[in-house]
Amino acid sequence: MTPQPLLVIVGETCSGKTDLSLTLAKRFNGAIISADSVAIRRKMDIGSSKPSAKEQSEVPHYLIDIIDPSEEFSVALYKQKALKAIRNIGDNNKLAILVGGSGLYINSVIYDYRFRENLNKYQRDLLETLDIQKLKEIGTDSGLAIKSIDLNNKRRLIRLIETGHIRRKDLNKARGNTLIIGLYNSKENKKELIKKRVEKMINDGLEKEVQALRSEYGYNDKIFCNIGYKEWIPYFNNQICLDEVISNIVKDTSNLAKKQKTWFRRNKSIRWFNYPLQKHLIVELVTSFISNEHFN
RNA sequence: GCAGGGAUAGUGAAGCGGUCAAACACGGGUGACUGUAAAUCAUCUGGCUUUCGCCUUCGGGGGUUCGAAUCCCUCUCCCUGCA
Repeated sequence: MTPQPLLVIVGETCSGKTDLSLTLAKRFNGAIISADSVAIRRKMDIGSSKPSAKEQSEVPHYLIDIIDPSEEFSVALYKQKALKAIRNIGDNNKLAILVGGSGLYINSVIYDYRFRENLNKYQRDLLETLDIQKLKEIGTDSGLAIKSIDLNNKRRLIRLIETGHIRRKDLNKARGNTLIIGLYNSKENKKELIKKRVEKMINDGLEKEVQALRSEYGYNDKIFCNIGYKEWIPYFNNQICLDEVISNIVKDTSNLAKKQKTWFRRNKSIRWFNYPLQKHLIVELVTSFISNEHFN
């Protein structure tokens, strides 16, 4: 059975994903599913560049504002919710458009990542207290293939022990009936775009947003590990000035963009476009995708 | 003006006679990544070289020494105490 059609838009931050997805959604009767690990949290609006209330009212949006800022979350949960959203959108006879920069979230859907049903949650707290050496021993004693992962990555080591296996990646077999569009900018104006975006965030009241989060949740690491948020900590401690906060956010955002680029580049199913230069080409491609519906 | 302290890689900072191209941290590059992912981890980061290795460095100049970033003299700049 051919799966329901799915349009996916990926790209580094500031590449124009939001803009394009809104255009396409309006034009092709679509609904947007966000694949953004920060926008999924409530009250983190400005720093995550969530679509505005107006934009969200014009096009149905899924998986934005669905958990509390400090709530535990995982890719496994994300995948579950995204699949449900896709079905829901199909039931409404709309085109599902999966949009975001969180590569792992995207992959979990388009490569159908499998996750274990019942994860022993409190085992993790115990494992967290152990050091790497001990974790390696546990892994080896359990007959796990610890050599196949980066051994100094405690988090992954724990994950391996928890799940009891490693999933082989297969980046060639993407979901059927899926069109994946990747957006990129020319290198020169990238930094400028990021700078502008950060300045806009400041004008929109990012400082207040972060202040409010801090006073409600403290320096919770689910919130303050994120770009646009963590950079304020030394500022609140009177260690740096506002200009430094801004330049740090710009710097960290540029690094994020680089990481996203690295992540998505491995994915051979992506069709890349220079945006917004080649917008018309994308529209053409999507048009034929919808009329044919037999991609891949 | 006198007495102390300091000047080391993009930045901060170890080293205080040989094993120093120089720990460590940050910053930067590249990459990995199926349950925290805007996370976490690996790797490189003076120049030339694929590796071996070679070359130039420790504010400037001059000494002592087989050998100096490390000791001495002197100059420049910075900080501290007394004037």
